[in-house]
Amino acid sequence: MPHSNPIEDPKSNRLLAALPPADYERLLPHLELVGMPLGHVVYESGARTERVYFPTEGIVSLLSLMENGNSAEIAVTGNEGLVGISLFMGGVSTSSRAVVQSTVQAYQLQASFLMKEFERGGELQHLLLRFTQALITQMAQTAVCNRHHSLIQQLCRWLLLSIDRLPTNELHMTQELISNMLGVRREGVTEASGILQAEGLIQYQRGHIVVLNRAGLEQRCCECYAVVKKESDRLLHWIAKDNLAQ
Amino acid sequence: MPHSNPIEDPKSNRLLAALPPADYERLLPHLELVGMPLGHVVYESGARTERVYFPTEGIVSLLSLMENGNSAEIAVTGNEGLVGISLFMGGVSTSSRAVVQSTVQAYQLQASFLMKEFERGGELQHLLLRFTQALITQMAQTAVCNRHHSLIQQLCRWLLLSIDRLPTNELHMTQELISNMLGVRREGVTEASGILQAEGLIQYQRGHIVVLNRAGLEQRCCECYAVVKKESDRLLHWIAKDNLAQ
DNA sequence: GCTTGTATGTTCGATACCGCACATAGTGAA
DNA sequence: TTCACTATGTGCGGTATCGAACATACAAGC
Repeated sequence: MPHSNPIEDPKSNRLLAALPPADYERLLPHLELVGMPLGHVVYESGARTERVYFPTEGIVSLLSLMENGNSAEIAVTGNEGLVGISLFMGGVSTSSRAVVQSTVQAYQLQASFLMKEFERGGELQHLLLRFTQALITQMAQTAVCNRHHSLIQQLCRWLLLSIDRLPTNELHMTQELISNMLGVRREGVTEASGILQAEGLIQYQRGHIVVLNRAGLEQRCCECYAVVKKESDRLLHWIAKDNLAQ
Repeated sequence: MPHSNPIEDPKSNRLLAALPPADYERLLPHLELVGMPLGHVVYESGARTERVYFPTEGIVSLLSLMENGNSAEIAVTGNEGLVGISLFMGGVSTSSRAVVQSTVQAYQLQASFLMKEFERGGELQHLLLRFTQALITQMAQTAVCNRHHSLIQQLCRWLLLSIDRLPTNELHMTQELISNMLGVRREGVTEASGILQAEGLIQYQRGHIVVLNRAGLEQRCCECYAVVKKESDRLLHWIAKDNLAQ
């Protein structure tokens, strides 16, 4: 069972935590805590954005789907941001699907309410847009990584991005699901995982993966993880991740 | 020589053309026409965004670069948008490079001025954000296309996206440059181009490509072109492209 | 004309990944 | 315990793309 905060607090979401007190107070009465299990579809491709979600725990993947059922993850979001940017970007809907990759606790907010707040301009708007740019960076790097890097390198990137958004070094995810995210064959993930395990970097069994050597994984990885990490830190420096531990 | 408008008009940029008259009038005195040749680097990765550009003619590519010199195009922009979104997204800089892919005429605007206008909220802000979402869609689709589709399909997508932004069916671009955009070997582009030419879809010689059969090219293409086109049209319907011909 | 440079064409072996088929091993329910 | 199911492992031929080396061909300037 993934450990959960005994006392839930919207400020466990770093974006909410970074809001000026006045903005935060206005949002607070409208925030409602919801849980979403692994595999839950937060948004379907093309569907209207009725609510946005500020995760406090867990991971949401943004996936591009194709006609033949193939897919690829284009970005992930955890407690550093929100799910549902198409709302304030003016698109009403997105062409990608948002799926829970690791059990999520999130504060949901009605679309219409967030829009009113966004239209005020000011800090809330700035924070949302900066987060969106971080997401754009992640998508761009994913695109180039898909083109140029090996499966095993991409797996390392994926593992690192995931555990960055989790409280421990463990994640619950089958190789089959990972292969859907990366848009590769399941057998390919099996082989790459086997190598990483043989090298002592990870350990896994039936959907339970433990990262044993984070630094080693970073070394094994392509530059893409570092690029995304650095740019996200630059854009989302509002609150150091560690501050949340207080 | 690419044909150029005898009378330059900022409204040849569809985004500027879609502005409410009052907003447009405020911008007008600050717009300055500039030309940029093929290969010109509009923004370097990581550099500060001092000016933004509203193209009236030509194409700008957004490229992700890697340490080893490899690259991949993640999106293109023509007269339907602007170059320099990182300005109003709050990032100051981007991690990608913007390069002129086909000779550009654009109206440039000082960053500080556009920011003031953006902060007013209203229609200008909405237009810029919607354009940004269209760009996000393009990036997401590029990522999944890189993963799943063949070189020749990607070449078709690239050709279609390019001629959509040009006044004729011709484009000036060597196979070497195309290979940089797609992030593949030059020889691969040679082979794919040869096939498309044999099929009567295109004709080319030394950096001059003519699309002979647009519909055929769309059929040969993966779904990615149609997805991007459809979503862009949905988001950027402010002004039908054809209206510009008036 | 000739020369030089750039653009395109061709070949060859190497390889990463694919699709498929099937084997093995945990895990939970009957 | 047994069964059924899910997760992982393995082997095989097929193929798209790679990297490199080299051949041809067009174009512009002298």
